[in-house]
Amino acid sequence: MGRQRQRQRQSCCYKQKLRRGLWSPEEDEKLLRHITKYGHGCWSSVPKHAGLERCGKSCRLRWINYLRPDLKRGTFSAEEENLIIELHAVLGNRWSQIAAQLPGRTDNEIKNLWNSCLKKKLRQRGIDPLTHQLIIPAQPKPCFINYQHHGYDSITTATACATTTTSTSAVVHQNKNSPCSSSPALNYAPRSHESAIINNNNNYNNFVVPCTESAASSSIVIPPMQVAWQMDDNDPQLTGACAADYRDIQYQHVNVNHNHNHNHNHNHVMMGTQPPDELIKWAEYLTNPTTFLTFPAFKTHIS
DNA sequence: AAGTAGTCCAACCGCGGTACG
DNA sequence: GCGTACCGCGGTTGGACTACT
Repeated sequence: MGRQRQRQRQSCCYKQKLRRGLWSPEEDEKLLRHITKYGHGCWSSVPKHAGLERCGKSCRLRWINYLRPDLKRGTFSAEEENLIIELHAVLGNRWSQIAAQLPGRTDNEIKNLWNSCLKKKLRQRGIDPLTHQLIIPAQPKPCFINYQHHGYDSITTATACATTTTSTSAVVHQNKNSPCSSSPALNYAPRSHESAIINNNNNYNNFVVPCTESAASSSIVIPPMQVAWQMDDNDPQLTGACAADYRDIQYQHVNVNHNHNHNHNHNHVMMGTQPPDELIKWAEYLTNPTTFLTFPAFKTHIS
């Protein structure tokens, strides 16, 4: 895939016929000597001045991730691992922000540790590394309540499946990069893993509440925490999402069947715990977020 | 010993933001 | 305002290494 992508768009190193791949000790020595003496200044001019056949980007990366004198290196301590887990619960995959809290560690190092080790450890403890929530043992199988039949036709929601009562405090982000910023009413910033649902806007003419069979068979209440919407069918810019706590979200692929026979879902549908008027309140929130804090399902979740 | 699968991590890629002419 | 170059970030890849069969 990497090679395929390379063919589509050649990297700067490729275009300039520069060296790529692992750094030799000689190259390290040259870069280290140059930066120690002159500082890096403009990265694009570093390779030229240091006598390296590399692109500036590659030099920068090598310096930041390997040559910098303040790097700690070596294995992570248990304290560091725990701190990373805690920070990830708050910050998500913002590796550079996490790394800023761990002196001598790079974002790349932390990212690798997370992907190769910490995720696994959390799963072994029965914690979902994405949500930092306890994992329900039974494999959830999505089912949908389609509120089209209740007259809520103009909006699509994808709710979170609240799996435990251990959720941490709510995070409502402000992100100028988010598609949400196109909607002045909302501050929540969906991150990359959330974009799937936001971009998956095949159908926005239904009001859909996914839940799970395992949840439906238990007494777990599933608040409609995550809402994806499209204000205007013809304008994807007016699409976004909001959530009480995006870390609590298990995204469901919302794929609505217009010609559904919804009876087959009724055994799993939690009509009693999800009264339509609460969903209406969520819809109201989308247009007026000041009502957000008065919504009981949200209140209980952020406590 | 040889082959295969899994793990780890350095490095690369592509994108968005910013600065500057 | 526009185009370009550069920087920084997060996601992904590829290969070295290790464990297993």
